Amino acid sequence: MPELPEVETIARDLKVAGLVGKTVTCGRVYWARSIAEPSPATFCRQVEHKKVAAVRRRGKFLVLDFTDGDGLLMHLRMSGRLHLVPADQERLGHEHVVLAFKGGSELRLHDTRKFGRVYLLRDPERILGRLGPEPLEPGFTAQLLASMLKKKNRLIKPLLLDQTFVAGLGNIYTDEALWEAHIHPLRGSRTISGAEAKALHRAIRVVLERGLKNLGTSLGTGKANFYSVGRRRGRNIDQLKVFRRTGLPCPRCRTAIERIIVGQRSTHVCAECQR
DNA sequence: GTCTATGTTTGCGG
DNA sequence: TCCGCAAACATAGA
Repeated sequence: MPELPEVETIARDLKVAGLVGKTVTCGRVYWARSIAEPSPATFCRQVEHKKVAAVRRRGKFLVLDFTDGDGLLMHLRMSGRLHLVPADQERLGHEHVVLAFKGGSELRLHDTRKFGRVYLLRDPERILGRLGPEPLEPGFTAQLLASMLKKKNRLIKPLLLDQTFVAGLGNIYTDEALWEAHIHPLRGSRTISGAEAKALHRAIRVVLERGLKNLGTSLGTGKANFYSVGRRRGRNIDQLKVFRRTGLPCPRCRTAIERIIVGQRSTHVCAECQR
């Protein structure tokens, strides 16, 4: 669920909540597989006494940089959420990893489906370095995107979902960006013209910025839904043009939105205005 | 109760 | 290189 705007919202919330500067007193792991690296025991030993130097996002990873250069990466996958609560608050059933801080607060990974992963690394770039460019950074230009598209021969939708191609796009914002750019998700990346690449570049930025402005997209009311740190829901659902709007009229041409499967992923498209 | 789908990623085989 | 499939899980909705 959490894509770039959602993870960025969480990172900002954690910063506002004062996480930067806090010192870890201890780490606790209640579901071993939530820790990707190192082992849970080593994780707990190694994370102790570290001081948070920065909180940031890279792709869909939330990153805590420590003052000693180590980095804690969290990937929320489908259903991960973060809770920042007083240490004396009772732990919930799905809170699988806990970082306790000096001063009495705790950061907890709540993850019903248990797909989320935490890494504690000497060199965070070992993982983050695999990611493609950040779509909202200045270095990601229309020209760059156009040349990247030419170098690949893949369907555009799965390509945009590929985190080594561009970092941070998931199913929601990919469908939205393709609609915005008038591009059909089944198009081959090489068939996309320079003008279309430019439109796609703009569309990606428009939908991500809008998601960010609205503090993310929260869909249903379920446990796997997106909530930021303070249990706050995003309100971007009101801005979605095609995602999960099967059968509803396209906001541009009134044609019914179709749901198709592309690259094993549910995909929403207006067959009339996406070519 | 049963069945299907799910917003992510990785690894395997063709 | 690229594609399709399965798996890691729990829950909501039909």
